[in-house]
Amino acid sequence: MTLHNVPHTFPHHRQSCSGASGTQTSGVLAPDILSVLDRICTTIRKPAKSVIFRQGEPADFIYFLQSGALRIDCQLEDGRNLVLDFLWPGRFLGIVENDVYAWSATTLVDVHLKRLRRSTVQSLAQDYPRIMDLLLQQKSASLMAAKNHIILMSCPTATHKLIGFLLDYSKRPEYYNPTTQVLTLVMSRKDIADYLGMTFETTSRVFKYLETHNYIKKINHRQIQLTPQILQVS
Amino acid sequence: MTLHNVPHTFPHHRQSCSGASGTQTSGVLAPDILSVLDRICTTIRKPAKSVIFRQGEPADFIYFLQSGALRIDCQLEDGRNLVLDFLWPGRFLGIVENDVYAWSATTLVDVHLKRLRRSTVQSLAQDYPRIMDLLLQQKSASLMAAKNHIILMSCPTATHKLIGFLLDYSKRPEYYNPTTQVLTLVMSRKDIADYLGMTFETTSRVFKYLETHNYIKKINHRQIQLTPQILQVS
DNA sequence: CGAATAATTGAAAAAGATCAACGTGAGTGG
DNA sequence: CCACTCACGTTGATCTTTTTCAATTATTCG
Repeated sequence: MTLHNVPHTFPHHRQSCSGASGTQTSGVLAPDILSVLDRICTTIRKPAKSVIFRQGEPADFIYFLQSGALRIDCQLEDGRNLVLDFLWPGRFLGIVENDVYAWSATTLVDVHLKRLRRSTVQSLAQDYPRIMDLLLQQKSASLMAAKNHIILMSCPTATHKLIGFLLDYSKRPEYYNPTTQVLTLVMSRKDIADYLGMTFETTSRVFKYLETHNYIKKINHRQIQLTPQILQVS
Repeated sequence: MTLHNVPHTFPHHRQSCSGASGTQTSGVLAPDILSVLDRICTTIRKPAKSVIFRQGEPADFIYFLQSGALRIDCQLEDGRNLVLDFLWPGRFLGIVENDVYAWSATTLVDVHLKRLRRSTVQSLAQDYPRIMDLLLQQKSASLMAAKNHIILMSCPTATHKLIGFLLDYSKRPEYYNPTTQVLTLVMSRKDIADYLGMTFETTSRVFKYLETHNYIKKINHRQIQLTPQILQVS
């Protein structure tokens, strides 16, 4: 198989979306809101590969991811399972929904989250308007993530898509060690494929291509080392 | 050219996203907010194919689309122009941004919009908390549109993508006549291609395919009639 | 009317999907 | 602790789809 040319220019539109970029940790939130939310929330732990909520269920709760990682996916009518996003600590889940969840949330590793009853948050927002700011900020984060996702999916080749994905992923401090340049993948080949809109065979082949062309070095299936060559693909 | 099989099952996930679905007109908004916003806004008319704001410019204003249609696009570093969304009356523009616009907005036809200074809206939101609700609602609408966009882009073939696009488009009362089943396209083949992540040649070929297989009937380049056959592709 | 822009069409090449076979490795029960 | 199992990952061969590049035809707008 001849796998297309190396992308020397990269389409990714990496401009600062600072305030909305989803990377903020709890430190960004004003302490008063946090303590208010803390009073009404339940702390929950979920093991890897468990479902937090399922598409179509009544959306009674919103969640705040404290640690770990999870996958948002959408079951389509034709049986495909589309991965809409991967979520990291600092992000909220379930804030976009109306009466029922519009998508499912599944843990990729062990997670730690805070659960808040939607109705409680709603009524509390009247006394603490900054809760609204927080919700707005989180929706912006989701929107920016969606924009990024769309940009990735629009890449002309699977190689471009995967490189873009890996470069985005390498911004996660929890799973990328900048010293050793080792990336710990918390998701399967199929998850990546369902996120980028391709088959898992293609994902696997592109990983192979990236290795033979010295963009990455595979330590094992879930640990890959980025080379300077892939990092300079701006 | 042999153009793949007819999609009998359709992946589109058409569940109700009622409150957030972007179809709401001004009637949905509480009259008091509208009158408040009306006091501080400027009414603007823009001819077809003009730029409302450009990616990277200071995001001083937010806009409320009253009539017409426009295209949100994003200039990528590799020179491609990605269409992120098409916007219809009732939708806000520029509410997701921070200091600068993260994307551009270009009119497709003559439009009529209301312009509000961002700082004014910000300070007014303190006295009128329902403005926050409005902003939240609009961000949800953007997010649902993005989700839909991602679903379309994930379709396995260009034919699936275009059929999904046309079926979505046929929900726009301004540009679809249910009696004659005629759809008036306000965007070019290239706009559609840039939205669905394909080349305009492919868009053109799929239109041809749909016509020869009796899914549509072309009246002219911008007017196509949907047949019962395409409408029953759920 | 004529120039510029948009859309169509063709032929060849590239990329990705599909289907099938085969490795690999983490976890489990004997 | 080891062998077994099953899910996950890789690889190959073939076929379909899409892109690319080039040429041609429509359409719009001054």
